[in-house]
Amino acid sequence: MEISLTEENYMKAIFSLQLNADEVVSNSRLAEHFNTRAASATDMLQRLADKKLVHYKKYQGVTLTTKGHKLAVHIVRRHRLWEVFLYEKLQFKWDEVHDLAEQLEHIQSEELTNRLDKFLNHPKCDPHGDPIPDKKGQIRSDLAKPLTHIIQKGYYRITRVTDHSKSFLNYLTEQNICIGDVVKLEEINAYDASCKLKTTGGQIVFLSQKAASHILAEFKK
Amino acid sequence: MEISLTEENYMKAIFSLQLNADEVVSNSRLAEHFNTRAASATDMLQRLADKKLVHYKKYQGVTLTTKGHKLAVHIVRRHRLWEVFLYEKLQFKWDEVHDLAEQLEHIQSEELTNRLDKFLNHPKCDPHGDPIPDKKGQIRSDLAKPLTHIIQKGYYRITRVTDHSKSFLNYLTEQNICIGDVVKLEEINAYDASCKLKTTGGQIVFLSQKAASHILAEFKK
DNA sequence: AAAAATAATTAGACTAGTCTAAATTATGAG
DNA sequence: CTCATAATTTAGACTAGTCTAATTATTTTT
Repeated sequence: MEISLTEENYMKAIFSLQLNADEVVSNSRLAEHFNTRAASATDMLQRLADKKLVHYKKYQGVTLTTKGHKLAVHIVRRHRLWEVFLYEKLQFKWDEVHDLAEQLEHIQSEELTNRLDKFLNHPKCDPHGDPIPDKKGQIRSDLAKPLTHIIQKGYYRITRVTDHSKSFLNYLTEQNICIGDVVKLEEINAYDASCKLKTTGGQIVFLSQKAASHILAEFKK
Repeated sequence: MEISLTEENYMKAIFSLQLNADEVVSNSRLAEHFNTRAASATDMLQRLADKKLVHYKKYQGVTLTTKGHKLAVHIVRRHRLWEVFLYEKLQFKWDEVHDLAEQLEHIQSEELTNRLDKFLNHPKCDPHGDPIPDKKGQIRSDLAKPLTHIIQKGYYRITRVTDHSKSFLNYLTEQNICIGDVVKLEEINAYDASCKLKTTGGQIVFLSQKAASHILAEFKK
């Protein structure tokens, strides 16, 4: 079946807007995500429902069907593999890879995807720490938690960021915070959920609730 | 200015259908090339003329403007660089790279193209021996001639093929003929322009006029 | 040079995807 | 529970790109 570029983008958006699988995604969130009108989103959701990619009932929002979930995961796999390629092989910065990968991900070839995966040595994560689904669509479970959810001070390894905007990534780069770094969480402010940490380089950095919520880390044994 | 995917494809087609620059390309050749209707080609040529990419007069066919030529060469550059990537890095066969490159070439990013070029070590030719335009759009002149134009027997280096169809490329692979090989041209048949040659491996191969006309070679000093 | 054949163009319709504006349904505050 | 508001859907229009059918221009033939 033919899946258009726009349809693929909707599928990916539904997948990434639902925090847990089976969560219903509303029309308005999709419209907002694409900077488009609710009427256009309705149109597309009906189209996707016709193709059995989403469960859709009028006024009730959508969830992915099994088939739709599979498709979305494949698109995500392509996106993240291309990000690794752009980052590791072409030396793009982590804040530059997203837009190009957004275009490369739409080349629908299993063969290309699998060969790229092999060429890159089957990477586990993209430059933002997002896990890359394998050939079968399996996604490695991620144990990392947002800094805002950590209650105990100590050493943590930063493994992932969940905001891919240039401004956020540039901010982290300026603060000398990178994926893989081990940082010391020195203070957790109970009042506003901000925190203070010591980076690999030894600098002290204060993070707002907003920033901290987009940085995922796991306890360093 | 926005150039759509379809427009890019037309520009590339016009460029490659004209054997010498400034040669007029007819509506019908374009329509045939895209397996579409003449009416659609007319439509597109008018659109391209509006964008000053082609010189177009009703019933007279088209040629590229300076601006259009520049654009076409850039698309060709992207296409050929991606072919090298697919062939050298992802180990695709030379008959498999064309269709994927056709999609990859439409990603419009100077930065991506130039980084890819650097990553591949500024290749001079794609897997079919077609020269790759440089950053400025300069194309290295190609001294090679079709086997059908060679009048003197002797040793020649095969540098390029001008038919990229799977069937032709597979045929050459079966006959053990590759880009870069030095072959001995043993007989040139004046009657039907067919020829006989000895390959690198020592086999004797007979080539029809049609096949020989798509194989380019240069004299081996 | 006129008639016949071929090639190119126009006119009008269709699809995917988008929009605005109007109508409908859901929600939540009192 | 009902009314106001917010969210969603429908209706109808628009663009890019495509098509068929009809028309017009060019070229070839006689």
